[in-house]
Amino acid sequence: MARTSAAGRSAGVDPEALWPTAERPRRGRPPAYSRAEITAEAVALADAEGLGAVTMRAVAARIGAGTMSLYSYVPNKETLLEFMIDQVSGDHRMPREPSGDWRADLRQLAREQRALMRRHPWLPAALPARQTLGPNALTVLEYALAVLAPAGLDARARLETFTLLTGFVASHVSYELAQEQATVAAGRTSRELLEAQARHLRSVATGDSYPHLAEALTAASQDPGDQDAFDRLLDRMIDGLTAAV
Amino acid sequence: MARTSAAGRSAGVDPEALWPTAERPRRGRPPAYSRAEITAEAVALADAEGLGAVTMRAVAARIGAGTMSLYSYVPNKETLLEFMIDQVSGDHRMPREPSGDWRADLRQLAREQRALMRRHPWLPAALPARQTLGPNALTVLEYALAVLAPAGLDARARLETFTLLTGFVASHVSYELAQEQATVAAGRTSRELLEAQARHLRSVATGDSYPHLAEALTAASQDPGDQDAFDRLLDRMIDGLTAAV
DNA sequence: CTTATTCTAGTACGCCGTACGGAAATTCCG
DNA sequence: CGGAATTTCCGTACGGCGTACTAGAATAAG
Repeated sequence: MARTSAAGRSAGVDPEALWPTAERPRRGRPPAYSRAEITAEAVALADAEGLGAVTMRAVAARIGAGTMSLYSYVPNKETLLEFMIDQVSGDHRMPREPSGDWRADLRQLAREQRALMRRHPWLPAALPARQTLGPNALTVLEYALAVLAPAGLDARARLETFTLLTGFVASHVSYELAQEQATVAAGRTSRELLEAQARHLRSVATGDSYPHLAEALTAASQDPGDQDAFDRLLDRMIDGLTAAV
Repeated sequence: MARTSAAGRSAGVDPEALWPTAERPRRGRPPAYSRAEITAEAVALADAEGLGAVTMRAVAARIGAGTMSLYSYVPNKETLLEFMIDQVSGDHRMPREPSGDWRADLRQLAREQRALMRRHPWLPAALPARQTLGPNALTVLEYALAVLAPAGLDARARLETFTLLTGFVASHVSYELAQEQATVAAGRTSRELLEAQARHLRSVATGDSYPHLAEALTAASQDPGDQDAFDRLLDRMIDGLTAAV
């Protein structure tokens, strides 16, 4: 056997060829699917039924392929997840050049991140684990660094700022989604568990061992939820992260 | 059969009895282990070999029990994870009352969170998914809300602030750990993959399509790492999150 | 001692990711 | 045109996971 294919299954790691420019080999049976197609199907599945529903068998079934056929396009499931992240990163809309008002640009960037994460609710959970950057994520990062260039931070601080801003957005979206789940709720698998949790909290709240907690809970249950809490907090975050040292 | 045990396996959910005050039943074979012991062993395992090594079989083997015996103490693995989180939350050191200087108290709280997460590196990854609060986590939350009481925020904002601050700490610790892993690295399973990543980034950096990225990368590789970046950023975060609306 | 109760743990089931290898499809070379 | 080489397709199978079931062991009560 000569050389394995670009995404060949047998290569332990074929480093030159993750995120390849992949010229189709001219010999051999032509592929019936494509990495992008498989990744898209995995994303659709995660959007519809959550990350847990993304199994190699389920993805393969959706495109009508045999399970093991996926391994011609993707070395393993972990890498498929990275492809998924990068693919949705490609939907990130942004101008070609910063506008000059870096605060406005940064705010817009975070809003776009938030929109992306709300469209793909598995994203906040999937992001923090991995550190690999695909080409689409790299493009976003490059743009973010360009935006931050005139903000008076050194290169390291710019990188930190973007990382932490992304972390903030992920945290906030997780929080938002959990809130919405909780209020909708009751249709899910474990409504009993949610009720148990609620009862537990209420019993805590009625006792006077946790006065501040009680107050926060009653306030949260009255107030239907702040519409633009995100924008408000975002501004504060930007102030904090980019304030001169 | 009368009633299932407090943490009885057969109850789909036995809501009153998660985090129970659990009086031992007076009849029947006495338990050979305890939930705390099992949880502690699971935590030790996660500390030593990562969250992925925490399997019911592995935990059972460590305490010398049969795998299925665990299910007398813990309804399922997910719940075991929540017990783990709450158990380590119990190590969170804090004064009984806020000192009066809420900024200092908040800073100290975040530092303690960071210490906890560094001691249990699986914690930042495990935290965001779950929203259930055990008694130890509740104590921390109550204290945090007490600290924030004089900060001039309404109850909802106080809750948000604590949530986001915790998110920030988790993000930062994840980032720290990843950095340290990367510089140590090379001993891990997939050093080839790391090299591939590094080569990929370097090739990006040498090309001039990503000038800002190139600058950030070279800066990051020179600079050995800021010792007290955490404290610096933490102050900015606190400023941002608690600035008057 | 009998009986009810509770905990222990072996066995087994249905998932998962994926290694392996033969069959099928295509191009290259003689 | 006819092998040979190469690549993809995918059925089978293996080890590991969470955990349902259940028989049996250990204890307390009557």
